[in-house]
Amino acid sequence: MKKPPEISTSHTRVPASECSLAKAIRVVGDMWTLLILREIICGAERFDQIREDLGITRSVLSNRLARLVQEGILERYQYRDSGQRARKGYTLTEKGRALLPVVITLREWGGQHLEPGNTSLRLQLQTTDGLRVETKLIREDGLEVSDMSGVVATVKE
Amino acid sequence: MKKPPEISTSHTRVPASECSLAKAIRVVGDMWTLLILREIICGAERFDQIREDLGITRSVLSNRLARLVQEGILERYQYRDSGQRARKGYTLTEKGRALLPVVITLREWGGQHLEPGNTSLRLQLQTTDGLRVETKLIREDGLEVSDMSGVVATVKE
DNA sequence: TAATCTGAGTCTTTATTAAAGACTCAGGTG
DNA sequence: CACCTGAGTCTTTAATAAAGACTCAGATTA
Repeated sequence: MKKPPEISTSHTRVPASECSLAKAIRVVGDMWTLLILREIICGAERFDQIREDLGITRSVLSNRLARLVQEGILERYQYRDSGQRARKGYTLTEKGRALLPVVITLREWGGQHLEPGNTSLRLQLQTTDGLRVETKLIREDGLEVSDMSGVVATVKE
Repeated sequence: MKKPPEISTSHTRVPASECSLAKAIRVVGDMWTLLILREIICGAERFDQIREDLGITRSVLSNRLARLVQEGILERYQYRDSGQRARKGYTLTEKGRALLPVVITLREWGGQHLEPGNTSLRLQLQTTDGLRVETKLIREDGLEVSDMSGVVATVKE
């Protein structure tokens, strides 16, 4: 309860049905779904491992995995540990890997704006040959934007 | 059910309690929360306007707004339309504005991987003086990464 | 060959959370 | 003073999630 209204972007009402952001939110904007993606990104690809790491219910995990497979974000593969029968695991599809920047950007926000000091473990991206990869905000003229105070959101047609 | 296991990143188990990504997911990784942030980013700052745009219940909206205010992502301000009594609206705090890259990255994913052709309206970022701003994946050596196939996630200490 | 074990689920019951919509409350207007 | 409106709260009902028992397929052991 502080500021005056500021330069309000005069609310261009974007019907959620036509908004790719709203659609994306409906597909992956769920706490369990995001946590499951985090697990798979971190390398957990098997049902029970994800379940134990997250403490999620079997039925919810089963439900979310099925949705992610159906959306084409995950796919199932068969693996066989020596002396074990063939089992199934989940990996990201190309469409799923394309979510990595989203996840990393969210992680960066969390690292900067939550948790006071404790940044013990951090999820990062790198190329297969070991170069670090980061997401950056780049202006049209090529300069990097370092703070958000001069940035506004707009809706373009 | 296709691929072989591929170069699995040997699962560094990251306890969710120490992971800034998991924390961020618990704070904003909820469908309604994300949709509300989208509304406010698009310029809707009043209770009933958000409610009508989203078709969300009053009680859920009230609950989510309170949580976002408590987390320091939104703040309330007073406004007064002429000939009306003073009312309250919600805007992003600095911490909330720092979420813009996350939201934009998600929107870009949605635009590219959902909805076949229909990209009528798109949320974008720009500087206050009108320059477009985009999120990009940049390698350590400064080159831009255009496709994700050569990128992997790792957990660093 | 039968009995056993294990990962990856499904099913059932109970508890949480959300949806629908009536009710409240403060302050400004006629 | 009676009425209106934005911004909620409250109550009831419906949908989701949690807890945990049960299932099923195939490899192993006996």
